[in-house]
Amino acid sequence: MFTNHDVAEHLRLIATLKEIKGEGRFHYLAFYNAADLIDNLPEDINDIAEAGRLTDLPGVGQGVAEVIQQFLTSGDSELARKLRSQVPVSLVELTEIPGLGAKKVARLWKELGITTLAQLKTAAEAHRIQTLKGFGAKTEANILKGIAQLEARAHARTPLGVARPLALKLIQALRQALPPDALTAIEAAGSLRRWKETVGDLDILAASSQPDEVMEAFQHVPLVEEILLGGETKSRVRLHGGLECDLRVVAPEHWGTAFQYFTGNKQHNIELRELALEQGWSLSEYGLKATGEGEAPAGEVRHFRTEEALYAFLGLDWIPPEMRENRGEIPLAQAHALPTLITAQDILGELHGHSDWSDGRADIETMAQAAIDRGYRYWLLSDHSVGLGVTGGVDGEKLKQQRRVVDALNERWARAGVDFRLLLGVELEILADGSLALPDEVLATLDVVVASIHSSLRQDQKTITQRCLKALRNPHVHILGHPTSRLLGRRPPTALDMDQVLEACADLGVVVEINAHPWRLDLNDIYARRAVDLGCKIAISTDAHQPSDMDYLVYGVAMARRAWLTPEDVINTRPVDDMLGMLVRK
DNA sequence: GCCGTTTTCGGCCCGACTGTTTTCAGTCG
Repeated sequence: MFTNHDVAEHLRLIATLKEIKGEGRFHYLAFYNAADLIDNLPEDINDIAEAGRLTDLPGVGQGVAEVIQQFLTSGDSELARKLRSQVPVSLVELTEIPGLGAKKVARLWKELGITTLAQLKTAAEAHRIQTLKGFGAKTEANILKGIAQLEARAHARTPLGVARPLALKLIQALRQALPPDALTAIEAAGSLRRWKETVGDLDILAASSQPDEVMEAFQHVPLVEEILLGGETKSRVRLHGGLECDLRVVAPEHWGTAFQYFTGNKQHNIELRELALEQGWSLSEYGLKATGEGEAPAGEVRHFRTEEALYAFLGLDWIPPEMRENRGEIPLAQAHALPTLITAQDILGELHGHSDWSDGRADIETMAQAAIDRGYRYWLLSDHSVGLGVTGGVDGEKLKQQRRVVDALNERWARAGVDFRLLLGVELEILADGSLALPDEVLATLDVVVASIHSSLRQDQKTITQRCLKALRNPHVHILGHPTSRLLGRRPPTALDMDQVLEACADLGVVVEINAHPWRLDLNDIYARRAVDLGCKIAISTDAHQPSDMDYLVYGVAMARRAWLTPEDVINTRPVDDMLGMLVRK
């Protein structure tokens, strides 16, 4: 069984081999584009292939479809085999060295016989690279530097939860380093602004009429370790910790087009530029320029100070950055039919959180008070059940005691006129065989039961899927917590067959969680979309273990927005009694 | 290789920066 990402990687391999081989630009671009598309697809590529709908995907024709079909059944394709017989596959790794693309790699291979990273390193150290025409001493030094970086694995993507605070700190530092009138605007753009779960680098955009001063200040921010590239309006640096950051400075009158352009993603931008061309305008980060093909005379220039004005000029509603992945948002914006995405303000309470009765760091009242302070109308206390060795956990007896604490607190708030309800539940352990860690008669006393998997995470697909399905069939289970159990950058998702699990949730009336903790983001955007498409309802919660964890809500809401979810898709946008009414099992 | 109110050929987004060149190709986003 192969995933969308596996398919995308196979297509990228083909694209790179074709590029090195020297095939025409558009021949290999087609494979890169198809790879990007499939990586971002909210539907399982296996289902699309089975239904014979591969060529319905924009950019997938007979050729690419054939490759995908073969790959899905065999893990390889005729085309890839043929290319591997013509081009050493080890060259693909060389193109990952910054500054080294397919054309240079092809020349190193053909003129120096270099096919591996080790050979390239040896050749560079022996100064044999600069014997090639067009390759100088600097190129050679950059290759050695790039190899060192590659070996240090400096290219891993960074979790959003790490990158975002860093970007905000960087922006703050720049603001402080510059006089107030030097900066008209400064914002994080790129995948960070789109709230992608991981980012490859940071993109910061500034509007200023003194770009040289901004550039100068940027290169002296304490967070910066090394300047990789420094132009007049564009700099690239490496921050301490390895994350790279681009800064672009534009004139204030270019802000609208520049902010749009640097937010991306690439395919969204290409679609938008093609749309502009159809209307007789060439779109760049500096504005629109009439091509002469439309009504405006050739060369006429239009500037936009806001994104809204730019999108409107092209006949589109403003598209929230989280939607800009070229998943069909542009036609919807043209039809003025974009969904009204959920916002953090829509969330009225959370349905997954802990106290110091299990592994939380604060007592029940402190956690509940934090929820009240955030303006929540309810909060579910759901400590770990017994069965999870590492945290102790609550059993039937402790849950009875918690009920008394919860009742007393609720009475106190009711008397004080506080519109808030503390709900009692549990994060129930799904044991390795799919049985549950607490008996039905205990579960029946609780307001909400969140069931999760924390152990035996390496079970094979069939075992862990059956285990999960068995647990979901218990009628006391209301919510499936962090379904894939992944931890970004630390632990891969379990082998769970998500389509089977999500279909079961829809059938059984089990709500599926978007766990907003930045290490989890589970469900992520892709699965959240699939869950709703299959008929599931969603709960967004931070899984807070201390009051400050509740700040993570925005990350969960971001996943929901990237999944195009509206408030109606999410149960904890409802008042408490409505919400509880939606937890009825089928 | 893909695609079509410019339909089966002839196009395919746009610009900054680097390194090596004397005007540009390659790479990157």
